[in-house]
Amino acid sequence: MTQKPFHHGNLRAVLLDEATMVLRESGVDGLSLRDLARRAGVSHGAPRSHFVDRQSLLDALAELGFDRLTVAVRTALGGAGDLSARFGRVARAYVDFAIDDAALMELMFQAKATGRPGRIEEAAGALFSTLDGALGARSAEGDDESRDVFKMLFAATMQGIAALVASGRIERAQGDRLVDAAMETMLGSALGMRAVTSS
Amino acid sequence: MTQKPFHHGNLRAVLLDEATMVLRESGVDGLSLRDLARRAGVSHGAPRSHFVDRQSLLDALAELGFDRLTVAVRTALGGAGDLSARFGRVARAYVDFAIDDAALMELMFQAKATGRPGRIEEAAGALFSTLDGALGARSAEGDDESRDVFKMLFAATMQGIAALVASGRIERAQGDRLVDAAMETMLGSALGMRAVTSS
DNA sequence: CCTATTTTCTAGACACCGCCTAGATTGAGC
DNA sequence: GCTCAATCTAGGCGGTGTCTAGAAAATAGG
Repeated sequence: MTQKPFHHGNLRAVLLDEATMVLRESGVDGLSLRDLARRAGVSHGAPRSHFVDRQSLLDALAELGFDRLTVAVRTALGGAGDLSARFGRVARAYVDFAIDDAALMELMFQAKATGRPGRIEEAAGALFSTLDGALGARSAEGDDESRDVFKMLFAATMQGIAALVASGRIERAQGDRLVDAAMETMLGSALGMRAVTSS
Repeated sequence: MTQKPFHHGNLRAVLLDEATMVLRESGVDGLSLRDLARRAGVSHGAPRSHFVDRQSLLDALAELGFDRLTVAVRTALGGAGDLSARFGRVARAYVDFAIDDAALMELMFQAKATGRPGRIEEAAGALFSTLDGALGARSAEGDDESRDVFKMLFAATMQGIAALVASGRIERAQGDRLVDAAMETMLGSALGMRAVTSS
């Protein structure tokens, strides 16, 4: 058996992995640099070489979270199907992610609140532009402002539903039904508007 | 000048007051029992007579938060005006509260997530039944399920908008516009697109 | 190949925190 | 007035994040 080498080699990745797991089952409060170091089998000061701060570790986690969410949304968007079907998939993917990784989601959003510009903004931007493109395909005719409003309203509603489910206020199945209802009213009103104006 | 009395007298209230302020400007992480004790001019162990836990203090804060939100919603609901006007006021009051006391709001909802039954549930229930009554007055005609869906969708959307604003992703003014748009689409689709066609 | 430099990790220290305990002080009820 | 429960003090324990000095290993340059 090999002696534990002085250099771990890929501590950073291991720490992030471990942190992701801890985050899932213990929340942000259960995350401690010292504990992560212990799990990785290094001294308590080792993580400092990769993350100056505890916040720095949290930021990195948030960034990875945005990447993952972006991928999820993109694949949900990519498949074939009706327009509302694709939107429904996106919505569900979004909500699912927010529920399964509630603590991560929290991190991702409060990260922007603290306002540190950085790679997080970039990752978040990627997600938003993805969403933007999808919505742009929908209402090529609508004016820019109403498109923006629709986009934000979409995001807000998904976020809200996810929050309700994640906080245990409503069941997951109900959450799905809510997603459907939301899509219906939003798309319905939007499409209705178009029909009215075009007639 | 009077000597500092051994018995503070109303430590509990002072601690809660101080905690509310700290919560507003430093978030949950900035809340420490020892710091609160220092601010109140008592020893670091004193708060323990009133709050066994740190969590216990947080729970008390959440409960007060629900009370305040309920009052805000109730007064917004009480005034005169059009049906959609009153709804708009409620929505705005809800969002305003969630923005001004974002950390408190977070506490209130994660408190339910941890699932401890107690007075928080009670306070939260009061808020919800208030909202319920208001929504019940609206759609006396709709079936129960659609009413429930509408209620939850309403709450979710408000929550989501508040989260977007609180996280600094969108401006407050945009948040207000979002609230209007949300009310429009939701009431519109529910009431037969009256609002939509009028825009 | 050998040396200089940079990165990575160890180890110890400091201040802070939540929580626990023993004991002093006070106010209230008998 | 005396007892008793509530309140507050003071000290200690283990845990944490952060800082520092220095050892160890990878990397680069001659």
